[in-house]
Amino acid sequence: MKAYLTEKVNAALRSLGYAENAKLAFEQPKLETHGDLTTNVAMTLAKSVGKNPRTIAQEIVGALHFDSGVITKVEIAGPGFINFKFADTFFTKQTAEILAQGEAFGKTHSGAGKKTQVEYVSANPTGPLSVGHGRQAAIGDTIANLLHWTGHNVTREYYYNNAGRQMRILAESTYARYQQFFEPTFLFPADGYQGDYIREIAEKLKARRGDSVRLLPREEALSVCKSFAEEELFTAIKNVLARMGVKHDVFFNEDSLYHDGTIEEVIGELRKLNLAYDQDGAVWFKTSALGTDKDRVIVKTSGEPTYRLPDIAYHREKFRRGFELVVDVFGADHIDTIPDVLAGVKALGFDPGKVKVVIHQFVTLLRDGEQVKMSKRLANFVTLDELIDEVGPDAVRFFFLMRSTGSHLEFDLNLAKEQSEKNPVYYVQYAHARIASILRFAESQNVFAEGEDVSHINYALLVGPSEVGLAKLLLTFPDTIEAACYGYEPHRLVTYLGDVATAFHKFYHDHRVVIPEADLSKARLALCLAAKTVLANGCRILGISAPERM
RNA sequence: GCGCCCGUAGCUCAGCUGGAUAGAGCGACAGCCUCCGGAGCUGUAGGCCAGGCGUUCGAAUCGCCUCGGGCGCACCA
Repeated sequence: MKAYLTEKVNAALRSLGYAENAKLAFEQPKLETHGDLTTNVAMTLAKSVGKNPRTIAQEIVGALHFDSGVITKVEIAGPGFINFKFADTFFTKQTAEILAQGEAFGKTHSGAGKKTQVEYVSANPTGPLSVGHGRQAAIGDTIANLLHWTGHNVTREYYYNNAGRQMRILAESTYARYQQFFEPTFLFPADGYQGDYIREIAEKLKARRGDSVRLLPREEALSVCKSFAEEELFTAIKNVLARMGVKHDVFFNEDSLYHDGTIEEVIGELRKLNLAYDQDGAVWFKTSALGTDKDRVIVKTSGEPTYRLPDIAYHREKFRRGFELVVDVFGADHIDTIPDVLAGVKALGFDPGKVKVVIHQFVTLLRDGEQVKMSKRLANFVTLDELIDEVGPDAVRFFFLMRSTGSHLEFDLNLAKEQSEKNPVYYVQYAHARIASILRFAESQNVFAEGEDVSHINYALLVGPSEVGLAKLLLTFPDTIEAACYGYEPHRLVTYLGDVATAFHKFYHDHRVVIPEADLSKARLALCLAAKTVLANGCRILGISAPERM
């Protein structure tokens, strides 16, 4: 519809000699009385042309030639908007297109097979995933889905580190808990992980290995504890992600960057560029030369690198592996590391513009109107597993995606659990189930069956405002996907699906679908099926179920 | 103190690259089922878009400042 008008209006602008200065853009007016599409060219031209915007609009409208079967009304309104109204049948007829594409409706090719990586979760295996990781998993996975739907070639990746200080603490904590089974006074490390899960892992270790680990030399025992705990925790992490429908293609181990010499290479390159230097026994990254406030240590005096170095090396690997677009989904606590990593990427000769960082804010849980206090130190934080146990995977994903990533998310447990009209998840799913029920009823009456030939349906019979309105909204599904995708804003799809559900319920309330007039009935059933298609496809992208019954 | 995010209805939040009269859900109040799913629909009330200054035909949206809340500011990740 935009393409059609762009051509027509451009022709008019050319004939008036305005084409040079015109920036032609269309948008959908908020009010229905303002038509289906509107343009403000006349207003933007006013200054350079030196005429009143309304006069210019008059001239443009006078020079327009269009098909009256497509556009039924053109009018000038307000300060100089030109509003276009399309024929109702222009929309309803395209319902056929939705049915023809079915499960593929909404897919576009704008990504052109671009090799794309989305990195998300990336939690080290030192404990169970938190609700914050859950939000990240939902956001990252949905962004990956959106990129897939717009034709990108997507790799979902999880980056982790099973070496270093944190894993050492994990090993020591596990070892101490294990020892305490035999020797209750065994000292627990001061900075150890307090959570009960450590005790559970130790108990499993004891069940598997008895007291044999005690008899090993300390370092060897720690090594056993580390790999045992790591495996247990990683299994748990993968399981909980699977419960949310999240599955990564690649688990990238930071350790590989050391083994294959990448880390050394990066330091070497930075030195060559005069961006790394030694001071006080450490190696520094000269970020001040790249526009940040101060230099940062990349290799500690102990010889161990700080996280910045492997992060830069990892991003270099991303580019070397041929990714043309790299999406990093991080929690708000990682904000400060990003400029350094991007500076490093740039220094190494890659384009940081190809890296899109999506930052999400934190999650607060609300129970009975009270904030659930969580502290990682103490054992009283709610894990992602527990959250899914309590409210179910669909509600978890939906709630995590409901708000824009930049906003803090208040997760109301009571609401998420409630199986009623108050719960926004059910509102969308109910619309889908309701349509499924109608289609079942129609089939039982031998009026219409899913999959039957729909090529002869007369969509022009759909004339009611709620019928046309629904058709119009369904047709914007591909646009919504593109907007949500390229803005990295999954919540826009959530909002849209809520709107589709509302439009459907309104339509259903206004019109009886299964009726004696066969032609009209079939047209309405086709519209129902189109709505069901959009809801199902949208839910698939969000990673929630679209039930036939509920 | 410095950096990033946020401030919109009683509550939780939308508001697309600046556009016409500011939107939804929940909560409150009032209505709608002899008929395909009432987990639905319709209506009413509720706003100095935190505040100020600026940019322009036009600002919730862009810029600067102030206030208020969150998160960071390690040779932790």
